Amino acid sequence: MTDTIREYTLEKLRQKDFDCAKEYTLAMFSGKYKLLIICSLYHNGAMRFNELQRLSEHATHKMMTQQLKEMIKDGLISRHEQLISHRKAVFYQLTNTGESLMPIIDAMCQWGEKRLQDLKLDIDFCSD
Amino acid sequence: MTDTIREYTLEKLRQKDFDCAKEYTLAMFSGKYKLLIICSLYHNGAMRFNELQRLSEHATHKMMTQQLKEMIKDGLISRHEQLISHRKAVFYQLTNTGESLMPIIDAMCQWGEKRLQDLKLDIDFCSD
DNA sequence: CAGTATCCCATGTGATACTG
DNA sequence: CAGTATCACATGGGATACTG
Repeated sequence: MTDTIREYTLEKLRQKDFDCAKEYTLAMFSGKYKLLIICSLYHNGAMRFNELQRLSEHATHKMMTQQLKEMIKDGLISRHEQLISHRKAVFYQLTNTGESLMPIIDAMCQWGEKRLQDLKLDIDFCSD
Repeated sequence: MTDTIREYTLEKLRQKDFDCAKEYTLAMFSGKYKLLIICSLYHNGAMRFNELQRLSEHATHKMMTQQLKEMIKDGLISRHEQLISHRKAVFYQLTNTGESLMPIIDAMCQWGEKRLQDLKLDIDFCSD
C-alpha cells in the first residue's frame, strides 16, 4: 500500500528517464486511500480533513496526512484555509488534473464490477 | 510496491464485502512489475520465465515468481509447460481477462504521457 | 531453466503524545 | 480542528543457497 511505485517512478524521472508514463499514472492513485479520496472529493466537492479521515473506518491520522501531502505535491488536490466563526478550517478539493483521472477510475470501477460478478460464482477465488 | 492493496481487497471480499470494485481492479496491476509483465505479454505473446525476468534490469528472481503467482491466481495470465529438445520450457501468456485490462492501461499510458509533457516545463516537480 | 527456502536488514505504518 | 514528531514493531523484499 505504501506507494513505493511513486518513489520508484519519481526516481526515474529525476534521472531524466521519461519512459514510465503508465507507472507514473499508477503512482497517482495507488497509495492507501487515494482512490477513496479522489472519488469522495469528486462527488462531494471540497471536504475538510476530518471528513476525509472519517471516510475510511481505519484510516490513521498519520496515513491520511501523508497521502494528502503526496497528492498535493502531485497536483491532484489543492488545500485552502478559511475562517469559520473565528476558527481556521482547512478544505481539500480536486484540481482539474485530479479530476482528469476520473475516466480511468470509472473504467476501473466497471472492470472490477464485471469481474467480481463473474467471480462470485466461484466461492474460492479469494482464498489464500 | 508490495501489493498490500491486493491483500486488503481480498480480505474485504472474504468478508463478503463487494464494495471495492475499483480497488480490486487496482490490485490487479499495482504490484511490482505487473504493468510491465502485462504489456510485454500483450505485445510479445507467450514468454518464458527468464525472458520476463530480463525485462526489468533489477527484477529479482523472488519478486518475479511472486508476481507471476499472484497474477495466475488472479486469472490474468496462464502458465503452461512444453518440451523443447527434451528440456522443459515454461511459458506464460495473457488470458482473456488479462487482455481485457489493456484499455485501462492504454488510458493510463495516455494520461501519463500528457501529464509528464506538461510537467517537463517544471524542472522541480519530481524533487522530494 | 524454473523454480523454492531461508536469512536478515530496511522500510512502512500504527500508536501515542505534543503544538497552535 | 489540523496537523507534526517519535518510538516500536511487522512486513517487504534483496541476497544467497539449494532442487529437479
